[in-house]
Order: sequence, then C-alpha cells, then structure tokens
Amino acid sequence: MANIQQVAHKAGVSVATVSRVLNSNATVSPKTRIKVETAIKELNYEPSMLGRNLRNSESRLLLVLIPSIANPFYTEIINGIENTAISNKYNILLCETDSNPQRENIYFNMVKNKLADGIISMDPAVNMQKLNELAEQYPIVQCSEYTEGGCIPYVTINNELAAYNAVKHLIKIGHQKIALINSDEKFLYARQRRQGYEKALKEFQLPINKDFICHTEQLEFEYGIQSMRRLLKLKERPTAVFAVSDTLAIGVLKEINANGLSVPEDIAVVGFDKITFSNMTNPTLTTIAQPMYKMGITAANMLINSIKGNEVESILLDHELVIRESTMG
Amino acid sequence: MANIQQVAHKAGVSVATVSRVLNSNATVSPKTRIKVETAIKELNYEPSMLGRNLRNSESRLLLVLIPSIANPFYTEIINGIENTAISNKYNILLCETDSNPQRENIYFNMVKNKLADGIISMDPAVNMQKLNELAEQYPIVQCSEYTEGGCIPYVTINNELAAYNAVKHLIKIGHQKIALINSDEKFLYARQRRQGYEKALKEFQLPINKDFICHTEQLEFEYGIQSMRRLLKLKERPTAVFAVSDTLAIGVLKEINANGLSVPEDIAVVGFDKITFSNMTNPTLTTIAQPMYKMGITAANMLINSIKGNEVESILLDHELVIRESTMG
DNA sequence: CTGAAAGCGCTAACAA
DNA sequence: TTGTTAGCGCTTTCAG
Repeated sequence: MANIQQVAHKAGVSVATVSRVLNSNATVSPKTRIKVETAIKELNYEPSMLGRNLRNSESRLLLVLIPSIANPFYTEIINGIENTAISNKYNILLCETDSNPQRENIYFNMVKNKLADGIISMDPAVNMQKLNELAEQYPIVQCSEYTEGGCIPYVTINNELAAYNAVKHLIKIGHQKIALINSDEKFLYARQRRQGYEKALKEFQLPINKDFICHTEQLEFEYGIQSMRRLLKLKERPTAVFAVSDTLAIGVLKEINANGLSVPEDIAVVGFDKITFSNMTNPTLTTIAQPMYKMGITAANMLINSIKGNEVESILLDHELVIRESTMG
Repeated sequence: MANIQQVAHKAGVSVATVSRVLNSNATVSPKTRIKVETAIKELNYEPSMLGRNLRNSESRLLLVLIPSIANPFYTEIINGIENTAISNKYNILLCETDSNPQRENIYFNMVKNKLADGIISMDPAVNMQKLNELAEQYPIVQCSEYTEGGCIPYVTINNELAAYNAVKHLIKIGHQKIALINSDEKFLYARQRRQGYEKALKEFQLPINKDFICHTEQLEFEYGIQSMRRLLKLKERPTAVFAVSDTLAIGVLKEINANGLSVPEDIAVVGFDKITFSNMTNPTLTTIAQPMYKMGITAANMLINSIKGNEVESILLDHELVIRESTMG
C-alpha cells in the first residue's frame, strides 16, 4: 500500500502539499492539486487513519455499550446513533458487554488507549463506579439507562409517566385488578415504572395488591411465563397485566393461551418498548413506544458535543402509548 | 494522559525498557521491572494503541459486516466471533451495512486505511466485485453467505441438504402437498434450498407444483403473511409449508391462525434458523438449526489465520432439524 | 503557494 | 540487562 511519501514523490511535491490536498486545504494551486490527485489515483493511495489519528490524537470511533445485541430493544437506537455518527464522520463500535465486568474493561481501556473517542452506555448493569471514574477524563453519555445523582449526562424517557399512562389506559377500559410484572428493582427504571403503576392506581382509588406485583431477574420471555403462571394461581386473578418489557409480555400472552384463556377477553396485556415482534404476536401487543431512533440521535449528538469539549445537558424524551389488540376488547 | 516517556523518566529508565515491561519481554531484571511497574501505576499510565498500531501496522480490529443487527439470526454467530476474537486479543467492530453500497464503502475503506485488519462478511447482498477486489489485498472471510466460484474462503452449512431434510421430515409425517416459501433466488442459499426441496419431492415421487412455490423479496414476517395468504387461496391447498426463514414462518403461522385454521392439524410449518423467537410462538416452530456459535468461531479463526498469512480453506458445518409443535400432529 | 522539519507514542534493531 | 535511535504515516508550524 502506497504511503504519503510515495504520492509526494510521484507528484513531484512535498508530503506537506499532499496532506494539504488530502484535507482540502485551500492554499494549494489548482495545478499542483491536479498533479497530486493524479498521483493519488495512479498509486491507488488511501491515507492511513492510524498515522492521522496518532498525529491528531483522535480515533473518530465511538463505543456503544449494550448488554446484548440479541435484545431487539436496541436496534432502532443504534440506527439513530449510527446515522448521526456517520454524518459527523465518526464510526461506531458496537460492544456487547454481556454485563460482564471483564468485557466492560476491554472497552473502557479502548478509550483510555485512545482507540476510541467516547462511550455511549446502554448497559443497565454497567459498573457505575468505573463509569463515573472514566467520565471524569473522557466523554461519556448514558442512553436509556442511567443512575440518579451521577454526573454523566443521559438521554431517556420519563419512565414513571410512561408506566402511569399504561396503567391508566387499562383502568380507563374498565380494569380494576391490574398486575405488574416488573424487573429487578435494583434498576432505576424498574423503580420508576413501579412508581408510575402505583400512582395510577392511587389516583383512581384502587388498592395496591402485593400479590399482583411480580419481579423477574431478567427480561427474557420465560420469566414472563413464570410470572403469569404464578398470577394465574391466585384465588383472585388479575384481569389485566402490565409487563415492563415486550419480551415479558409475550411470555405472558403465551401462558394465558396455554391455560385456555384469551387476550384481551379474559386478561388484557400491555408491554413496553414496541419491539418489532410485538406486532407479530397473536393478538398484537399494546405497548409503550419509546422514541428509540430519536434517542439514538440525541445520545450521539450529546457525545459528539462532549468530545468537542462542550458542556452537555441531560434530556428527557416523550413516549407514546400504542394501543393494539391485546387491550382492545 | 501520561505517555511512555513520562513513565520512563519517572522510573529512571529508557522508553525501550518501559516498552519491554509493557510487552512482558523477559530480558528485564526484576528490580527495573518493579520500578517501571510502580511508575506506571503512579502515573495511571495506559499505553496508546494508536502509537503501537502505527508502529506494528496492525489495528487488532476485525470488521463484521451484517445487513442489519435487527436480524436475530446473526446473534449467536457474532457471539462466536466475538469470543474467538477476544481470546486472540482482537476486538470486533459490528458494521451494519443495510446492504447499502455507501455504508459498505466506509467499512471497506477502514481496512484499506489500516484501521481494521480484516473482514468477516455476512451480508448476502454485499457488492461481490468490490469484495473480491479487496480480498486480493486484505484478509476476508465470508460467513454463512457466499458466492460460488469466488476466491474468498467461506464457512457455511449445506443448504441443499438442510432443505432436503426439512422437506423429507414433512413427507415422512404424511404430507404430500408441501409448499415452499423461498426468498429471492438471486441469493445462492435460496437456489440451494430450492434444490433440496425439489430433491426430496422427487425422491418420494411427489410432483413439483409451481403454485406451491413462493418467492419473497425480503425475509420479514409480513412477507410470510402475504405468501401464506396466496397459498390459502389456491383451490388445492398445501398441507405443509417449508419457509426458508423463521421470520417468514412466523408470518405463515399468524396468517393460518387468522384464517381460523390451526397448526399443525390443518397445516404443518417448518422454518429455518432456530432464532430465539421460534420458541416463543404458539405453537413452537419446527426449524433447521444452524450451528451459529460454531460458525462464528470458525469464521473468526479462519480470518485470524488469514491475517497471520496462512492459507485458509472453506468449511461446511453440520445442521440439525429441531422438531417442535408446528409439525407434531 | 510550497517545502523542510518536528513530533504524535510506540517498538525493535543495534550497541553497549 | 539496558539505552540509543530510527521510523511507522501523518499534520502542522515556520520559513521562504
């Protein structure tokens, strides 16, 4: 592979001039510019990012930390991040952490090592202490997941309000016995969604029944099945279920069907996230849509701003309740 | 951020010695080693990959090209690639191409620019001409998707045999009127799977009915619905459907249900890929499991070998028919 | 408008 | 065992 020296030699100019052409610097005469461009083409030259980045001490690479690419929730967000990054001449590195500290460390080191310019973290189980430490020296943004009181800027939705809207919808269509299938409340969003759930019940003077609240370790659909199984065994069954993720809700749907009951006639179901598959179930799933694409764009812009050295503020985006068959009696 | 010089200064040694410690070179006395290690800790030093890579002209980054991360099919493969890469001290860059030539170009340039050491392509719609061109100069491996007669090594399954097994299974449980929902036959795997389908029918002296063969532009579940809708309008309906992807098959399931028919009593369904969701449908989906994880490992090993300058051979892996509710009458 | 030269952080050949 | 030094490919002053 040709390097800048060979191009300079072939064009009969100095490397500085080639560099100027490469960076479309105005102070090059048309004649020399053409000479250089010809040489570049003839040698099939491509500038080495490594050299350029070392000199500029930047990599133009953004790290995106997700627990697992298997989770369809992240798809649209990543699209937003990617498009924003590319239009700002950045590329993104998708990093699957499996919420594994060792994996995380590899990626944290990449920014310490100047191999990446910043991080967008979407891992709810990220080691916050390390992340905060890193954030003191390097540009970091949290997307969707965040921790209260941290100093890292974030973009997310109002989880409490979203849950409140979901439960209120169920109440309005006549439900009084509404179960909540929540994830582990070590996650902030889980605590916030529970608050929204309780707020809606209180507002309509409905009792908060502890038996109706489930907690799951993970969001996979098997956990939805388990929780629903428990709920169906209750003397007094709920007539509606709000699950904090679509994958859980799909498990709920499956278990209800398996017991010969039907949705929404016997039990109405609301999910959260509006993943692609939420439209493929039978019945289709009522769910809370997060503005994923916009969230991705926002996170990327925040990070790029932060890399530029600007102060960035956290942002709350709006959600939307998407009413589909699973609550349309 | 401290650099190697500052460490050397603080430890009272030369940069070469620091480099030796960094690369665990044996020829350093325990005393100096300790001095250097102390200095590294005190300065909180992290070596710059940029400097190292420029010097070694390698980036230890592998590009993984996929059309879309939304496709669950790639999840396990990527896991395999990632684990293999990490244990060989490589990192992977997940690149979503959207089968868009412009996006592709960005990533092709990254390897030309020395920002990445090689490519694993899983994009069936990749620009093969460009990929072949690139392959002359840089290490490239195709995974799952490939083209006949190319010079790029690949790892994949025997698609013809897999389709043959799927259809034979349907025949053995008593079906004679078996439909095929195939993707566009511009893809090699689509042509191969059709051959397997026809081979099984021929072997059991069943006629090949053109009306039973559908082609879809894409693999999204909506296309499965459309195709099934067409099949259900036939005077003589098929009693079984083999769809070349699980997402298509899920669409098929949905459309059959929507018409008040049931699976597998009225129509049996077989998918392909064993994606996570194939176990979440009602009924669960019989499908062909590809050894995704192993495929990922194999592809990564092939690429790393190729980077080392070794010749690598293409590999065919075994598949497995997973029989579940959608064909268990 | 162009060239010479320093230097980004690191490794490795060579010398001591 | 350790130090000196050249150089990886590029950008950017500073002179001219």
